[in-house]
Amino acid sequence: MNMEPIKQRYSRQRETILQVVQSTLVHPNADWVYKETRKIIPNISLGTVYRNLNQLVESGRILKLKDEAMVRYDGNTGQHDHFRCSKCGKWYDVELIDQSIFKSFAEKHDFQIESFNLELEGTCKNCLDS
Amino acid sequence: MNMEPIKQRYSRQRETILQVVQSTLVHPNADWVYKETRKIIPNISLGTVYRNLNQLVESGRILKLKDEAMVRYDGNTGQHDHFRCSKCGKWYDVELIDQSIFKSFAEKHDFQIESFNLELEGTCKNCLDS
DNA sequence: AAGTTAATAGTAATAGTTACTGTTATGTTT
DNA sequence: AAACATAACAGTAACTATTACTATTAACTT
Repeated sequence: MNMEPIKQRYSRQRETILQVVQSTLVHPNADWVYKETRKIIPNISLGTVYRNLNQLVESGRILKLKDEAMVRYDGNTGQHDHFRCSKCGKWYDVELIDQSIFKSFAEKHDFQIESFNLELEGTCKNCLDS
Repeated sequence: MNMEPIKQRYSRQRETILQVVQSTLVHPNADWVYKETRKIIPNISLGTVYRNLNQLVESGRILKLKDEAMVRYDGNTGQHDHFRCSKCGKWYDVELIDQSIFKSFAEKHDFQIESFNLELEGTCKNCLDS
């Protein structure tokens, strides 16, 4: 059983993709990165962009926003936030102590806030115990 | 030009979908709602489920989590949160005053927190001014 | 220089969601 | 109560974001 760590080779494609993501503040999606990278490497393929973005996320060199692509619904329209257990995938409703801190914080930034979406992720009690 | 408000008619399908979503705490996705609703209305179509879920969200009777399906990336791996302008769609990096409040808050709930994802949505300075 | 295999380009497949089309049924008007 | 207008439907096709597959290319090792 070969337990050597998988070697990561250099590739111009990955290096360019990293530079593209690091060079902007627009929080791009994969397609934006693809189009920008094609300006430098015209025949790069979309699959390569996705593969490398995922690798760069895994190696901690870039961040990924929105882990779950799927939309989810909640019949409870009262004010609350969400916690998702990364082990069992369950969603929990949680109550944030005081949302007013966001309001004052937003005013400082000159934003007019319409909604908060606080999602915490981690391990729930059940999964910690077992 | 007809400016009458669009009338919403009653349908057993929509009513059942609403009950299904309101009857659970699992924060279901569309497919779960579809399967559950089919136990009551066996020949309901998936399109009907999606259409009604969206309508129920619009009329404020249920909540939608994760507005944007698309994944986005960020070359800035430093600690920060995000604000999205619903008018122009732009994402802004923002600094939350003190994330430690989430930690203490999470301890109360017996969760082991691995990551925070705070996303604020609203209107940005630019769009407010113009 | 030869060999190994990670990474690639290009394409096919998958999953979640929306759009389309002809039919059904709700609410309204005679 | 019958006729009407159209919201909503079931069923299916289309679309979009993402992943998987395959034969080829090119980094690194020996």
